[in-house]
Amino acid sequence: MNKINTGFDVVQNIISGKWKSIILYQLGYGEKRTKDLLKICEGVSHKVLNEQLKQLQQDGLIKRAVYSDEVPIRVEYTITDYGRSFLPLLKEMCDTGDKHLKKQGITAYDHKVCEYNESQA
Amino acid sequence: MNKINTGFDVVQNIISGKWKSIILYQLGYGEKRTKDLLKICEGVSHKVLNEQLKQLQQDGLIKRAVYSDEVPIRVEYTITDYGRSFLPLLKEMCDTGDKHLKKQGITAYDHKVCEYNESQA
DNA sequence: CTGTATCCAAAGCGATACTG
DNA sequence: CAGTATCGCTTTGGATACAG
Repeated sequence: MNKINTGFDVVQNIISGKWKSIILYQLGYGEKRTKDLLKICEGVSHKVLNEQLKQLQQDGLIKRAVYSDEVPIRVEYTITDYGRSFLPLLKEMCDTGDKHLKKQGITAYDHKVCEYNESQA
Repeated sequence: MNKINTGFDVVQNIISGKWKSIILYQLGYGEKRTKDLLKICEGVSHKVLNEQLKQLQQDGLIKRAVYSDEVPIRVEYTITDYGRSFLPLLKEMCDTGDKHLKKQGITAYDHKVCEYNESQA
């Protein structure tokens, strides 16, 4: 891990990785199952999702609950109070980005927007 | 570049890379020469600094001015209005991180804090 | 359903040397 | 002082197969 000199480093460690910020942000709205997160993080691989979830746990930002009595097994992730303390920042990140997406129009970037054409499972 | 679905992606593209956020943040306080940025971004390599500066220019966040009549040559970087629109977010990132650095104490992370034992140039 | 391990390709970045 | 190019190491992350 990198040397941490500034608040920026703290935040970057929290949200480094392509999915951590969105995971945390979404958990702010309520607990989620693994498969839900897999859907929310559209395009994430199985492996990377678990890696980032594990890091978020180790950093104390989220909690993992296993309901092994059920079948099939169910796992729920919830945000911790510590994780919650980052929500205002995440909200502002999201808002700032969205504002620029709208203002500049979509064409400024190589992307597709909100294509949730999932027919759900 | 990655597919952009959310505001998060916009922001992550802006501040991805270890130094962009701090460069932008510092330029918010006024223009800086290359060598100044090299000092501010303690530990950055010559190559990476220039890469990130170039990306910031291409994204329209900063401007580069060359004073080639002087000797030795002088180059100044300034923040643009567009770049300035990200400053509130950067401020919050910095504050949020700093707050947690202070609150948790140093021990929560594998790092060394503010070791500016540079004897300056 | 959930998580781990292996393999492999791409990206990130530091060190160094070199050009203006 | 400022910037580029090359090399090689490290990290990241996707695909896939496998285990509980």
